[in-house]
Amino acid sequence: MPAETRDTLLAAAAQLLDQGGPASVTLRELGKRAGVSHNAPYKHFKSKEELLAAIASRELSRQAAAMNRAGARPSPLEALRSLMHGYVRWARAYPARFKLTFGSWSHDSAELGAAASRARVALIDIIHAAQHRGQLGQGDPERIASLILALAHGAADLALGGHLSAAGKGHADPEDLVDDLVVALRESRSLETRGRTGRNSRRARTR
Amino acid sequence: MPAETRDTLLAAAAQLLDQGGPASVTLRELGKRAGVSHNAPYKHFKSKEELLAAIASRELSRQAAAMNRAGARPSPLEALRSLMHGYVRWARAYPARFKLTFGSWSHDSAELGAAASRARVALIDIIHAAQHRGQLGQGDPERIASLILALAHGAADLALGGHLSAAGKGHADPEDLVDDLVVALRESRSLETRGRTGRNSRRARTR
DNA sequence: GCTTCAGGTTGACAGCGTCAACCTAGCGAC
DNA sequence: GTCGCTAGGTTGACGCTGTCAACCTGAAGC
Repeated sequence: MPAETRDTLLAAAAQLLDQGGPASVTLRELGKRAGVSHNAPYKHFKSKEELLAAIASRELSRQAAAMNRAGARPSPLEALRSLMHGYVRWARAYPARFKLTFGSWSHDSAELGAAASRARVALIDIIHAAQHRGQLGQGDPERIASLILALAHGAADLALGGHLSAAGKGHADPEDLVDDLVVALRESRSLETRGRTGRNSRRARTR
Repeated sequence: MPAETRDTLLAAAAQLLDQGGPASVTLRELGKRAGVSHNAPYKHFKSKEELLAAIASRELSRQAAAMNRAGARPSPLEALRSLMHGYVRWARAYPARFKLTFGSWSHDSAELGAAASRARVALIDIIHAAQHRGQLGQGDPERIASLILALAHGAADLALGGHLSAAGKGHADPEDLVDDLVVALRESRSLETRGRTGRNSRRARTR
């Protein structure tokens, strides 16, 4: 059984990551939990970093799958909201995995990029569907996808560090911020009328 | 000179971080660069993590200072844009510092929280000023601050990982996304009319 | 003039990722 | 049938890491 140990290692690593953070993910402890020696992981991964990258790919793939599932909902806009809420919930339920997934990879794996790309495509499809039903402005779907993804990602990341409005007064959950942006995108006609213009003006100014 | 070595250590650590990533920040190499022994850092920091936290505080403080400087501009909205552009530029110029600053801290330092708070206050002031001149909708300034900060942060973080629209077609720089949001916030009257409502409805639904 | 102590040193320790060498069961070729 | 190959696993070692304990030293406080 070749791939079996590999999967066991990945699962053990994810568990270790959840329990004690990235520092507690050790090849030796991994081997112990998988019932193999401390060097067995090297038969399945070139290095520790490659093992971690495999976890990141797995997480990203699951996120992409969730996006595809959400796309089947009746209302695209509702799908979009629930999608991004799911993203935020994932980040808060598994902060270590979230941080790892978007950590800095030295020799970026093709598998990781592919998983990210799949998630993006699913998101863009949903946005496209929402536009088709008039639930969203007619701006460039890729642009809108970047906007909402960046907001959800940033809100989740800041929330993990407690950087989203420390005081209770103006407190906002990441989910609330996602909703705010969706509402703003629905009501604002601005993105479809500008687009290239704003970009070119910035380009001309700074480069 | 007590604090001198401490500052030297911090500067050396930041340099090391920029050059070789977090993995190359070693107490021994730090001592070497500061001209002290490998254990001298322990006279100034309880642990390696505390040293890293000190770097994060320093970076966050500088960001807060930059926000205060930008607040002096004639047009608040222009100040807001240049501010967030600066934030994004900082993230891209010093990705390792950026990642470190918003990494996961186990026993979160009070100094770090204070620095983050200062930056937030400066940002909120600018938003308030922009609202006062009618350049922004009348929504809760803290909420708007969270929105734009989350977007800038997320866009910068995703850009570092190459997750912002891989293909060239719908490519958007983080700066462009910030501009998009500012425009949307300026044109959309939605945030001021809803606010509590949207939040409560979500609360009622999910909790 | 003695004490205190911040700041620095040396030496040791266990744990880490990684490498090299060795082992072994299964399998296809001949 | 056996030979050789290879995937998967093991043991042992290496240098490097963060951290701890003990010791040193010069300047300030009384």
